Amino acid sequence: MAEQRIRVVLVDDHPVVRAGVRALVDAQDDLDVVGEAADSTQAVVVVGETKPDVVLMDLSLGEGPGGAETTRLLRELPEPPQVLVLTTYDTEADVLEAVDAGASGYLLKDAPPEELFRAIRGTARGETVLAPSVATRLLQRAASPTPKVSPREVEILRLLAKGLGNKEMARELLVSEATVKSHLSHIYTKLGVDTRAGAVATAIERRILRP
Amino acid sequence: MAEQRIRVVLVDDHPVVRAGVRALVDAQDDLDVVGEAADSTQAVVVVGETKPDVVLMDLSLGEGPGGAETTRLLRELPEPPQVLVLTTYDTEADVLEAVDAGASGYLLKDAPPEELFRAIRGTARGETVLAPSVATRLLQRAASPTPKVSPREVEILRLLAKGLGNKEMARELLVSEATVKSHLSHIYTKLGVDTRAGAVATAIERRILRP
DNA sequence: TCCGGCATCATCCGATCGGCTATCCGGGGT
DNA sequence: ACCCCGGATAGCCGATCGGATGATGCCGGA
Repeated sequence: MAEQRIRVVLVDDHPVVRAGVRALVDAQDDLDVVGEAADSTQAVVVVGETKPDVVLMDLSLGEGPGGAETTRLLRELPEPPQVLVLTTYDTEADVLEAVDAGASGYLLKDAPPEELFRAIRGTARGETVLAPSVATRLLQRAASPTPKVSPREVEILRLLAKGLGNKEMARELLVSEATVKSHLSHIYTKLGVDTRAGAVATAIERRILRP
Repeated sequence: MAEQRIRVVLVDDHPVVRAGVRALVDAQDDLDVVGEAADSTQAVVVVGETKPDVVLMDLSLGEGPGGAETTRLLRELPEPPQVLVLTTYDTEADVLEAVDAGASGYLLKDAPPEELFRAIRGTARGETVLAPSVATRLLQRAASPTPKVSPREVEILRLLAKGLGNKEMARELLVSEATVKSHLSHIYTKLGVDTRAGAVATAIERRILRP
């Protein structure tokens, strides 16, 4: 077959996870880990130097730009690698953001090693690989699209979670109370709720707010 | 020195993490990984068979009993191992629960390998090892103890997050609206908030509610 | 160019909330 | 025996919320 071995770069801020993936992947004789990075900056450098076929990308990279943003950067390089997201959560917001950034696969960290290997090989061939749970989620959301919450509305949600009243939010955002109430109404509609408490819970569940 | 090598068992539902920790730990010549488990049941069996000195315990084990509960089980064995929690989050609720269950250390997965090794060795000697961020958090909370939320109040919080009004909660719980309001007031006091939205956010942050 | 989404503001009004005070009961600990 | 806490209940009242309705300006895509 004389197939070229697949060159892989790992991007993850957890040393433990990098070691684990490296151990597993390097044990496969058609896969080579040619580099590691713990953050966005390193990732760009390492990928630029090593020209891998596939990048395994964690979405939460601690400080600095996250995995989605980093994916975007990598895909804008002269010879962009395929990016396979390998992360802990399968929130639909995360998935959409990653796919939008140019990722061509999405796996969860609790996937069995075999699935990981298949995913890497598939991604290298240009296929799109989704974890079953992720695929399910995507189909769900495709059927009933989640309306996007605007930046201003996120701002309102943030203050809402801090327990501020409309008047206080208005002061904080330098707008009138009427505007705040208007935003709130839109938020309720978009999130399918009709109370502040429900909005906060849904926003956190949908990862619009981080706890 | 002729020191006995330290026997370690890994409990984590992520194959990748197990492989990573194993690769790192096994490379140390005074540390031996003598077993792995992906869930609570396996953990008890493996620990019973291998009698390790230290168990590295993940707190979220997917299905079934979690890491805290598993820690409790292991500590009740005839020859209980030291348990070192190695997990992703440092929520004070998680920490307290783990410590209460008998864990003698708490590390985060993004810790550098060297710190992990030191922690394992320290734990084997019976020392208590806390990640810096965890220690900080504990001191904070020790100074201002979090009042416990009663079961009934948790119930109220659950309904609150669903966006129910007082009247609806009352119907749901088969009590009067006055009772609901009373519970709410107590909740506000205990959580240090004064609105429903704030209560929900704080409850989720404190892991009283799961999103 | 026109439409739609975003952000802004205004008014009205009934429903709900949050704070306060007070009572009652049962169980667990001092 | 006594007291504290969790749970349940009541009434009062001012402040706030949420819904409905309508309007303006800006920008970007069809």
